[in-house]
Amino acid sequence: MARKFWLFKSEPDCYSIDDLKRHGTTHWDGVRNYQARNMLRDEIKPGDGVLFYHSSVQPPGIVGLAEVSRSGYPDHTALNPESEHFDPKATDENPIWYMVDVRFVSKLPKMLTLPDLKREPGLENMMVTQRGSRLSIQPVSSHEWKTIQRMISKLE
DNA sequence: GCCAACGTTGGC
DNA sequence: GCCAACGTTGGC
Repeated sequence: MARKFWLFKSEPDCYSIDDLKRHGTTHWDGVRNYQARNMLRDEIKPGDGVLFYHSSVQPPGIVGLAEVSRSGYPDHTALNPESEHFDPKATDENPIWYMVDVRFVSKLPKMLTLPDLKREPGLENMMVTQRGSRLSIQPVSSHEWKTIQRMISKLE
């Protein structure tokens, strides 16, 4: 199957590109939205490319690249009452929530900001440039991926 | 901090 | 199954 591409949002106060760089690999846990869950469980595969996006900062934008290293498996934080992501409806038999693992690839020399993306021809239909787009895991088309790689190669 | 957009919940 | 009320996300 062909390699696919995704955009993963994270609030840097919660988990930043520097955290991923330091750890090398992480579980992408805590996603509690069914649309995103379905992608994590069914569609996101090892080798897929990930745009690491910082949200809820001024400006928001893409700060790095990562790669999926493990496909979907149950998000155990949903089973842990101590976790802030605990979900009392989740059980071993029906974990409800899923996560993948991602591996650090690179940190961009500087952020590709959301205004940069909105200005870029070819990204008009990209999900993250649409107003009100709150999904924390978003599919990225191969054309959008190529456009962004070209933007990255021109940074600095 | 505001608030628009969106998802979820629950009464009917 | 509809939809109002509520909660959350996230850009600004």
